Amino acid sequence: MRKPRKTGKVTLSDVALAANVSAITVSRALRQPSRVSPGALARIEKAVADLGYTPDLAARALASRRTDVIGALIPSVTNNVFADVLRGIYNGIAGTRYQLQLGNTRYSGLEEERLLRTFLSQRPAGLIVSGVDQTPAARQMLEVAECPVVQIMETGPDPVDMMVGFSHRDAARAAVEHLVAAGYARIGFLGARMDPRTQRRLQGYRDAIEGTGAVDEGLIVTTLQASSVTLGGHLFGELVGRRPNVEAVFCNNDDIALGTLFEAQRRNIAVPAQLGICGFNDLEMMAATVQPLSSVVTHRGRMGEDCVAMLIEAIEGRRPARPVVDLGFQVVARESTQR
Amino acid sequence: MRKPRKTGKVTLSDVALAANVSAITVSRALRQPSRVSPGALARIEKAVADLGYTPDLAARALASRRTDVIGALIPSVTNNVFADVLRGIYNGIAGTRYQLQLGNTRYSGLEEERLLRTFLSQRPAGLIVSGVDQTPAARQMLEVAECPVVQIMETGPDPVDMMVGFSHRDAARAAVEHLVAAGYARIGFLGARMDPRTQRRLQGYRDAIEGTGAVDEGLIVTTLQASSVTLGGHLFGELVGRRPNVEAVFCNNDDIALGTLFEAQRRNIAVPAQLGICGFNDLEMMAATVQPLSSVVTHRGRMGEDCVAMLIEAIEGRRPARPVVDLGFQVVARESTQR
DNA sequence: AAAAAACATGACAGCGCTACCATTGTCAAT
DNA sequence: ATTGACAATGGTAGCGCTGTCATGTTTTTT
Repeated sequence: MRKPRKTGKVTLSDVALAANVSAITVSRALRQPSRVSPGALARIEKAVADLGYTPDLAARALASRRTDVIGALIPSVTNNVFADVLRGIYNGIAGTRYQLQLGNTRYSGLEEERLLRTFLSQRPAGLIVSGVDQTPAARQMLEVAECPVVQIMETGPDPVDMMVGFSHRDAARAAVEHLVAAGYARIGFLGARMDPRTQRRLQGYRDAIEGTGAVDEGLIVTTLQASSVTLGGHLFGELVGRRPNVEAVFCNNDDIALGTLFEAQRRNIAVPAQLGICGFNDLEMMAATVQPLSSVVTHRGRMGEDCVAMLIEAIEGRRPARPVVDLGFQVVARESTQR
Repeated sequence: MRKPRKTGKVTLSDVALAANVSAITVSRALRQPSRVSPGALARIEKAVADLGYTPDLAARALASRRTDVIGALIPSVTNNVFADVLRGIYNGIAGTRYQLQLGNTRYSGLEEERLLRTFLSQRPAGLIVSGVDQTPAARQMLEVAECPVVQIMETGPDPVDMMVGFSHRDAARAAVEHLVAAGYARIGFLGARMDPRTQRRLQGYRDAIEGTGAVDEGLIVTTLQASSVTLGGHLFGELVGRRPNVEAVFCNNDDIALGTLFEAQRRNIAVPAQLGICGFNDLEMMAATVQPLSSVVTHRGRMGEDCVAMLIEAIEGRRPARPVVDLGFQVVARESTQR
């Protein structure tokens, strides 16, 4: 006689026994209480509480071939931008029955592909991916995925399913146009990492400059290195070496802008009189520096919250009216661009 | 005749059929390849590749009553400190068979308790929790958990299981002693959030000050608000209002230090001549400011990596020799404290 | 050469839950 | 009184995998 592999765990049928109903009724009481009579429901709820029953999610997933897991793939957990989005996602998910499974792609398309494969084999209820530049294989997997998908961070044509973001190109263009309107000429671009979103911001810079004349490639300084404040200083130094007459810089993000400000202070270049500086994202610190730095507000927390809300709507069968949501941006002009 | 609920999914037995072995042998080939003959192994690997088989993790979890999920609970995803630790955790986990399940407690003990309950009902392979100040109920759950547990961020007596961190109290004390050694008197303390680790840093400040005389409570300015650069400026303003003769400040983190630096610039208080500033954590930007800011290096990425490594060792039955790892700290003296 | 040990593989019975249908009882409509 | 609609509940059969044994085969030991 083989001994049964009892786990000692409280199961559905233990609850059923205690509540004097069948296991399936307990299952229903937990998932669709309205389909169970009030009397039975009360007995079941008592039994659940008395026995300390918690459903086994693995068994549930196996039997129903569904989970309450929402998978999210982001390129970085340390970059403030994604951290803010992630906070929004957690805020949106708190209090729902869904769980978040987070994957860190480290800016690698292949890593994203690998993680996507892992996530999909778990039959997630929904998926969140960053940006619109998936590898063809990843795109293909998303297309045929049996769950709703939201692409976040940017908007664009041809969504896989849903989208929440804004146009990095338009936002960058607006920032540079602000510099132009403030009276600056010879405006430089400083960029790090040069991921797809940074590239689109560079394109927005070109759009704006072309409105005033030809683009001087010497004013564009970029690197593939990860962004940092120190790096911002180096990039600005490089720019000044190449074009000593530069009047303003549009920085691909706020770290770079901060580094530029510090480097300008070190070189006794007066901000905003001799140099205008505009960042991107408007991190909290931008308003606190001396001088306060202009930047472009992006609605990062909101992006995370909205994307979860849309996803849950779609999971529960209420597809949002507008599958693509553009949250826009605002250029915030502070002293660093008040010539 | 009831129709079978076929999912169309490739299963173990499909692979078994194709490789001309039994399902259980395929299962073994996947998990313990050394226990299967080379010939069978080759056939199975080919069949897996041909059919594009991926194991169903829910079924595996149900049958084996184990998972390869490591749960991590951290108080914040936006705080740079935890983001860095998290990056370390992801680095440590990349390339292993384990998956990370991240919970965001938002600095709430009750939320931590709730998340812990959810995580534990999934039979995780291991758990990572932040700090040593769990609620009694949470502590109890961790004590009886059937998996290894690592507490990160700080060290202390009485670990639940394993620990990786450092002494915030000693680190703060060393920082303040550095200020004293640099010749500053009337040293203030600026603190936000006032979570348990901040409290211990305050204690370290007291330790150091008591070495030189009595603590002036008026030099201690704290708030429960979340830390930010702007808030750092406000706190410093408050301190100067109360004790105009303050000579140096130890800031409970780098954001506060940065805000203090900016506020000092605004008030034309010369750093380091009139005011010494020391932060905590040594974020990247600290070396880039004007003047560069002194801080205390904490090994955040390393903490994440080491904690995953220890956890995996323990999961796989090789318990680390030293269950408590103190990664230490270093005071980095920069211009902001060179009187 | 016989016995013992190690290896390779398979049969079977679940893990805890839910999809799918079947059954029973109740009530309004005919 | 009969019918049909509906609500409440239950029986059965898996979901895809692995733990536990059992069996047959090869290698090693004495």
